[in-house]
Amino acid sequence: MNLITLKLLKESSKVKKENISKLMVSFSDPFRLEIIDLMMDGEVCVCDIIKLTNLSQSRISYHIKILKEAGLISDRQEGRWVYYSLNKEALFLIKEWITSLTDYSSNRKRCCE
Amino acid sequence: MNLITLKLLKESSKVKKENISKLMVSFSDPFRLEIIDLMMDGEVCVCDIIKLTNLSQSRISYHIKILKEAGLISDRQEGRWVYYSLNKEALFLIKEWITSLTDYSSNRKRCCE
DNA sequence: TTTATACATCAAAATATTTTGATGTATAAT
DNA sequence: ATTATACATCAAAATATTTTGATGTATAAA
Repeated sequence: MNLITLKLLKESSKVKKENISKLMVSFSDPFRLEIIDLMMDGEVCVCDIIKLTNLSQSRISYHIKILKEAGLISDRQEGRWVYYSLNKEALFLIKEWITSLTDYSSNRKRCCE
Repeated sequence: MNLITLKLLKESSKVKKENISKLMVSFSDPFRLEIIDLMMDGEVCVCDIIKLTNLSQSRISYHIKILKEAGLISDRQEGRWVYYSLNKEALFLIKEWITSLTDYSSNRKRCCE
């Protein structure tokens, strides 16, 4: 991996920095992690989440909103129900970012004095 | 992938949930992302971060502490300086978790009524 | 042995996020 | 038409995080 490629890689990852930041914020709450966990089994409605977590409806709606605005979940309305599911695109974006951290970070030692 | 394996996988990831949550919190601040970004080039001391970001020393120390307590960075003291670097183990842990989300999450449709 | 440097820690203030309970909107059942 | 259900939104309160400026500790230079 040469310096130019590395530079380009870092620039392109800079473009996504806001996205990454929002996605990370959306992952940073334990209740949101719970909700994400539930979505691993497929679509869920708010009513499912209420039953499975005992959180209040407005509390769930609030967290859903954070997840949605981060682009982490998608919604689909059908009648009175809204079904939410994980957005794999977003997951791949994060995975890519983490991968760039593991793959392109240097082990160079620093020495002041 | 059978149900038992899937169950085991979910349980084991449950064990790590606190870790994951802390790591995600540590990623959820834009200044910490900046600091992480700097560490991609190798070890840095707090004095480096001060020069490169214009954040105050105590502010940096605070964020460093969060990153350290999440297990995301390691430190090495040498004389008056403390050198910080990314902890790749932790990065792999997150990558693994994200991978489990992308790989083992279902696309099943939900239908109330 | 005084002084400077690098960094940590602390308490108070500033700011941001989360929770709650009430109200609003849409859909659909009666 | 009226009522019930599913969910969103809002403003206030509760809570958590972040920032600031001061002080503390260790190392090392003068």
